[in-house]
Amino acid sequence: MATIKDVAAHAGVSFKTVSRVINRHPHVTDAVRQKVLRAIEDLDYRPNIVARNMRTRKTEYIGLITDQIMTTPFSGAIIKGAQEAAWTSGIMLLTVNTDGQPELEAAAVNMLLERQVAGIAYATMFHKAVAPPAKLTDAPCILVDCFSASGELPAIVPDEMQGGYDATRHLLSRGHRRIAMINGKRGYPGTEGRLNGYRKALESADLAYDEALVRFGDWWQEDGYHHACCLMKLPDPPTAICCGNDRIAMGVFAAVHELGAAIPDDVAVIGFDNMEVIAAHLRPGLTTMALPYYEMGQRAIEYLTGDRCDDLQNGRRIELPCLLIQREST
Amino acid sequence: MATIKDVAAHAGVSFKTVSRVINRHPHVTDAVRQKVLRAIEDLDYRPNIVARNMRTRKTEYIGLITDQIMTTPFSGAIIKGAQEAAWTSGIMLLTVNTDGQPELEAAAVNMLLERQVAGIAYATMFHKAVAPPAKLTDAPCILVDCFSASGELPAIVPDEMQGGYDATRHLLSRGHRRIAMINGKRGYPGTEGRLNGYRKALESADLAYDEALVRFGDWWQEDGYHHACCLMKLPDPPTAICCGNDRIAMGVFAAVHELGAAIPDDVAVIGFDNMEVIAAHLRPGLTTMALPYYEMGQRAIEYLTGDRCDDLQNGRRIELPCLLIQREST
DNA sequence: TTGTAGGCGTTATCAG
DNA sequence: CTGATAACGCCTACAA
Repeated sequence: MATIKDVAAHAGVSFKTVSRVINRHPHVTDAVRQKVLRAIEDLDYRPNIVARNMRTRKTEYIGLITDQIMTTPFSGAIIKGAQEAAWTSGIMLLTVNTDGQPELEAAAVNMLLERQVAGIAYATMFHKAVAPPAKLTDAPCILVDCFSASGELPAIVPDEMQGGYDATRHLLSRGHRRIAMINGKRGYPGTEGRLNGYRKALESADLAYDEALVRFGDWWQEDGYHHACCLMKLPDPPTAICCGNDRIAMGVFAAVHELGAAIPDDVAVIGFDNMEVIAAHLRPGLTTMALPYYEMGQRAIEYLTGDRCDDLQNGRRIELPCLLIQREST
Repeated sequence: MATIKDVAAHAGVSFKTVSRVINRHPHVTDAVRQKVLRAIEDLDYRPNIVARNMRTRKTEYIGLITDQIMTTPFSGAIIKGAQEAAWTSGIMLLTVNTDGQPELEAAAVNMLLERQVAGIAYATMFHKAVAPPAKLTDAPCILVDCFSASGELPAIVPDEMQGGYDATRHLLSRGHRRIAMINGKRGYPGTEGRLNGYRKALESADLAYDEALVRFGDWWQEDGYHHACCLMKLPDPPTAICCGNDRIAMGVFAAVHELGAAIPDDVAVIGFDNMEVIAAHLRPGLTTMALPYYEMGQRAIEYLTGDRCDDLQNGRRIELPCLLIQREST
């Protein structure tokens, strides 16, 4: 493997000049530059980034610690967003999947720190409170799709409230006045935020909040099916159902079909997540709120590289909006 | 940030001794070791891996170049398998997603090479022939879920033939004698390999190959729906359908239900991919062949680290078996 | 515009 | 078993 000195010798200049050419230093004669570039070509020279990092005492690595994101069909977009933002800044991502095991997480943080990463992003597959390893703060860091219980770490999360609000407003705008909600499990930021948004939207339309129309389940198809059956058999059934996620919506579809009703004519359905395999392939296509996974990943890297001057001092968090994806179910 | 010298001073030993302790060198007195460990603790010292890599002229990085794996719901397991195998060996993965753009791929290879990676795995979201950047071979490398057209690069791929064979044998073992196949697009290794397996299985049961029962589509739900409708209306319809993937099977389910037939009683259905969102949530659950994504990722890293002495000289490739996941549709 | 000396934090070599 | 010295490939400072 050729080094900078080999190139210098080959080009008949000092190695410092080669260094300047490599790093696009302005003050180099064009003639010399050409000579050097030629030598680089000839020797198939590649700068040794390890040596550079050693000398400059910094790297172009950013660590990305994830729980089970790798295998989930939706939140994987966090990685992609991070990936592409990193690429744009000439940064490489060191990804570690920990399955949420605390010892593994601590070990991962340690490995990243030893490798002198410029920052660490800690991401979870769904929006929740977390207690990341203490050493995380030894590097610039940011939480993605999660937040520290104590709230002192910078975080990027989805704006669940806005999501629930916009979903409900969308149904309202379609003329619905009796709108049910089949939500996820209580206590989750997603569940509670979307519920609040739903309530706010109803309020904005001067509609009363009807407890009978609001159900909570466990995010699964079965829950959607079950609750939809109950709701549709109500004396005054809803004309629209806002679901906590697309799986729930999938169950709602099954229930509605089974009862011989039609979507969206008899009952409109909206989901959350925009899981392509579900939403785009149900018949009719499922209108749903897309969570800003890609954007969260992207923004996290931009924050760590300083490409974007986000003010995240003392517990401020960035809330990124959910986006309405309109298909045929509403 | 404390260095090895700070630790040495604090412990009252030479920095070389500290180095020995860190690297678990055998010839160190226990007393000295304790002193050093204490100093490390006191100073919150962390070895600088960049400096180590510089000196030893090698790193514990392996590059993982993917096309669009990050966002696909199934092949993401390649990354997970690679991830976990890497972790086991104390290796960190440098992941780059290129969306299959050749210039990006070449740039990625270059970045990885500059960073002195110990090896590069090049993975695709589905099994196909590829032409990776020429420089890829400047490092130890392996293709995952793909192979070089010329066939000279080491590769790990699914055993499509065995997959098709086992899927068909499974249907045969259930008593079916009239088995249809709704396959993917012609020319793909998956399509052709599974077709061959299907034929071989029929042969093994002394059944004639009936062209009327074999259809090709484009891997989508719609194709499954369409072809299933045709097949079921045949004068002598199949009692079982082997599908090129789970999406196709999903379409088959829709068609069968629409025609008032029952799965698996009137017609058995088997898929390919084991896409959790589809296979586990269809009713009845979809029996399917799981592709060895996780294992391919894992094996790729094991190959690159030498943890496993695979013989991949001159174009030999590893073919990993597909696994039958039995649910209720057969 | 170009070149020289020195050092980044480690590990390898070789003495003690 | 322990320690001094050199080197890894590059960049920063300063000098020419």
